[in-house]
Amino acid sequence: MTEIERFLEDKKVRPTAMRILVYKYMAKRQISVALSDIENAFTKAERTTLYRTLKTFEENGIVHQIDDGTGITKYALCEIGCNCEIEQDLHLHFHCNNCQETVCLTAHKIPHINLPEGYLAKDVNLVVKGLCKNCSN
Amino acid sequence: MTEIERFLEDKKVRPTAMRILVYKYMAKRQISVALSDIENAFTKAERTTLYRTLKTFEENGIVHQIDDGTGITKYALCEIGCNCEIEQDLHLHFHCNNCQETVCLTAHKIPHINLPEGYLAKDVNLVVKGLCKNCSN
DNA sequence: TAATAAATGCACTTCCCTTGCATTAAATAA
DNA sequence: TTATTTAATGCAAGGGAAGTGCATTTATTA
Repeated sequence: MTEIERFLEDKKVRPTAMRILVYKYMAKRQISVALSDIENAFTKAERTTLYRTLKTFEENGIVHQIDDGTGITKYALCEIGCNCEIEQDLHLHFHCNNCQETVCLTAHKIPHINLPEGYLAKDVNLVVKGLCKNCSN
Repeated sequence: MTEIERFLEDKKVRPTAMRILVYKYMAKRQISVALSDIENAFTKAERTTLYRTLKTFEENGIVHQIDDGTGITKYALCEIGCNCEIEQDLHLHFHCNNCQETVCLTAHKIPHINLPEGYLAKDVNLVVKGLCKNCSN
């Protein structure tokens, strides 16, 4: 049993061939991926299967969704200590207007936001857009 | 000529009947609206016309889009001093998980975000989700 | 090996955004 | 005022992504 298989089982996800492939793909690409990215990477895979794979991963704390404002749902592997399951996932995301890629800036926590009287915060989403490291030169 | 007509002309937008109605509707509702909201409010209006009305408004600095993470584009009237045309629109938005409404918290500016070396910020989108004033009791 | 449960594949639906094009209305020129 | 041009509207259709139902295949466990 490989390390990935062990990891998936640990997360209560049955390590099927497809799931292992998807996991490997996401691990290899450091950035967040869209469903269509994976679809293009594995041409013979069914979109629905991939869709449900990501859903399963999400439900079991393996990936989290990112809304980067492009209108397309992105997914990123949870890193160690990722708190996405519990209420607030406070790291911010950066979307590059040039290469269209979105990265989790895990180390950058979202500062505390003061809200007007009566407002109750449950979740915060912060997306910065601009040029990434590779595109800003 | 009414005040609204004068305002629209000032923004280089021809004050047609439809546009005046849409403007009034948005001014009456303090929250941001989706295309479908307006569609429902004026049953006899064409969806495309409303869509293009909002687009025209946006291009001329009358409204700005809000991405509140629901996947549905919202629009809000620009207030005096709204900087949405120039690069950064730095106020934050609040989306209520209960009543599904999104408001601009114009007075609440987004704090400065420190990015890693090499990253260049052009735009920032901050959405807080939770319970609004009316729903938190 | 049989029975059960989970994962996959295919077809189809829905929702929202967007565009093309003909038609109607308004603005400007003659 | 009428003719010409330009802008706005209405209708139809397209496209992309998310999501669901159900039959089939694969894996698990009794």
